[in-house]
Amino acid sequence: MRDEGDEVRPEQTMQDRAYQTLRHALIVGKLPPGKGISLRAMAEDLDVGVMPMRAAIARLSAENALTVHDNRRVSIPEMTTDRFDQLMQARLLIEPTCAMRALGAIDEATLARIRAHDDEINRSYQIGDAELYMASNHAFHFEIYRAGRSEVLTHLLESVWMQFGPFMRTVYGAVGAVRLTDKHEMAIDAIERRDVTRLKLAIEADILDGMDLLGKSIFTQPAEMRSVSAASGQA
Amino acid sequence: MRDEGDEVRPEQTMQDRAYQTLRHALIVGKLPPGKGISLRAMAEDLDVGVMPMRAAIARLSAENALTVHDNRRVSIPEMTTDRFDQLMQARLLIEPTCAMRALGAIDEATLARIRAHDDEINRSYQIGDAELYMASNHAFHFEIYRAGRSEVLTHLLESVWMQFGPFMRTVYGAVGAVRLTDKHEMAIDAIERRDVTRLKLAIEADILDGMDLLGKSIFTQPAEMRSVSAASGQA
DNA sequence: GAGCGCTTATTGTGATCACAATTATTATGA
DNA sequence: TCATAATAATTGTGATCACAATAAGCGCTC
Repeated sequence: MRDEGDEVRPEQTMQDRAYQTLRHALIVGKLPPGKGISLRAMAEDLDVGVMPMRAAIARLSAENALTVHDNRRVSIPEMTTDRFDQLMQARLLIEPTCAMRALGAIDEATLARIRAHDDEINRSYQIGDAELYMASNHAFHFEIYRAGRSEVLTHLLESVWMQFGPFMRTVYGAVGAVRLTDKHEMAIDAIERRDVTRLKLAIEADILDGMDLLGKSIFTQPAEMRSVSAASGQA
Repeated sequence: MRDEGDEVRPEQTMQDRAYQTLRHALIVGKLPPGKGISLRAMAEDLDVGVMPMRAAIARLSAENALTVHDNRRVSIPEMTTDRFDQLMQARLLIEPTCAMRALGAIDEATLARIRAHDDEINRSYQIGDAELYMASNHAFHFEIYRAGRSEVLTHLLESVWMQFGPFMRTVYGAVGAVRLTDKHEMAIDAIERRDVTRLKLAIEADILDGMDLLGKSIFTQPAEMRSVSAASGQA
């Protein structure tokens, strides 16, 4: 049985709307690390009821994108060298695999969108728009990964990205202007040539570039615990 | 098990209790894939209010441990070859790394607990207790991983394990009795000798063994209807 | 006996209120 | 002036009710 108007199914609920809004804010780093997230206050800010906001916060907390303290209070996660280490390790492990799994499913239309995202990244550099960079960079990567329909793996990656979004945004001003050799174009080139090995290397290199840049700026923290290298072993 | 230590801080809330209960049921595979999870019905079963159960279900759903359909209805995830592929891929990527990160932090007391879990696994084989096997196997692995305090990575792994728990339990009857060369003892041996490479190999081999066993049972018919039977003959 | 329309039951979503605990603020003391 | 106690505001947790949408039963007709 079917309905003529298909607005029945994808009718977005309030909690979905609240979730998407907060999630996007995390990804582009609109909220600073350590900032407290209050139920009623945030509900007021996003102009949404308390119940949807409660569901949204619970969901983000379950995805490790928000930190819940012993007080049952919630806040934007603070970055530590150890957490940064694990997040980048997770990226290095999962993202190349995701990209390789997706390569065969990237058609011309998808590739066009990937290029468009990369153009947006370049534009963000020129105009110095940090949030645009964050959003476009996320879109670029997940346009690739999502093409492979690897729901399980991409879900893990979404969690990882939301966790370092706020921190990454705070250090954008210090390192964001610097641009190394573009690994994104290398990835696009690999996709065009259907070269899985090169695509894997491009993704790895892109992550390592980011690690190298962001890793340095972590030493501003009260760094009593600092493990030197970000990722130890590499397969 | 654990008793009340300092009840001031970690005073468990109702939603935590509901979450832990459901989570344990998923890990040991007490609930069959495809089974619908209703809010009020499950709240009645676990003898808990509707609000805590709603929070628990939302949390598990966010961790991909429960499937939420377009009807907004929730059920135990069904296994497919593609999902199984991704889950085992995630294990192979993350778990060896987690074990290596933890090795240096495994003291004698932790090692004793690891051995105890392995003994429980062996006991579960003898008495044919599937749920005991599932619980002990989970405890064995995460006793290792958690020693490294890699909260980010272990959180990802917990999500992965909950996703294949129900499916793994259904095929236990068919393949559970079989025991290959024990990779757990190999892992314990590697820990004793502080051999990171050997530990990594042991974990990898253990996962591959499980994949080999479980993977076969997936290659049955387009198995939408076969997900129920637990102890059926295997070709 | 199988398909169809109606009624009933159950579902998830959301709002609203109550409560205890914690935090912030103010008043009061030396 | 500064520490301290009392008060007020804000927090998360949980219960209860309302509502629309969907699923399940059930009687009916052909």
